[in-house]
Amino acid sequence: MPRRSTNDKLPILLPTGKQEDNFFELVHQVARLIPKGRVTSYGAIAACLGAKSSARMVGWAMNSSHQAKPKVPAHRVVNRNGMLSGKMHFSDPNKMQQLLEKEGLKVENDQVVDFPRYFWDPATAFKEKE
DNA sequence: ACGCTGACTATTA
DNA sequence: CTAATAGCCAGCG
Repeated sequence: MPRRSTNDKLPILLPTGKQEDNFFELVHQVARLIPKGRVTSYGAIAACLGAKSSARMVGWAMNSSHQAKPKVPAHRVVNRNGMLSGKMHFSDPNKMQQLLEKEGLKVENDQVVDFPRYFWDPATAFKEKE
């Protein structure tokens, strides 16, 4: 478990105020915020947390998401190419694609079709738009 | 304690 | 256009 993220403090989230050893939590929470039928990338989440350079840590955190109490839609998190890079880490490699398709997404060759169209930026959740 | 690995990304050739 | 390289940082041998 990481006790702290990397650099910068987190610009947002954690109503509780905790943020140091919550790197996993942050990633998990952001992941849960992903609307059904949408996907995001590791880098987007990392950037949202202020560690855009450490997208790997996000993926690493996702690995812990399996045991997270509330369900974490890890299947909605793909890499920058829209590829289901983490599919092999699921209970069943096919499960990720099946889940995505069930949510209305199209997946071909382990890649989300029209990815930019379904891409959801976590910052949107905090932006609140105007 | 040192080095390799990895659910990534951006840059350079 | 695609391919290789460098950052990134915690976990594990």
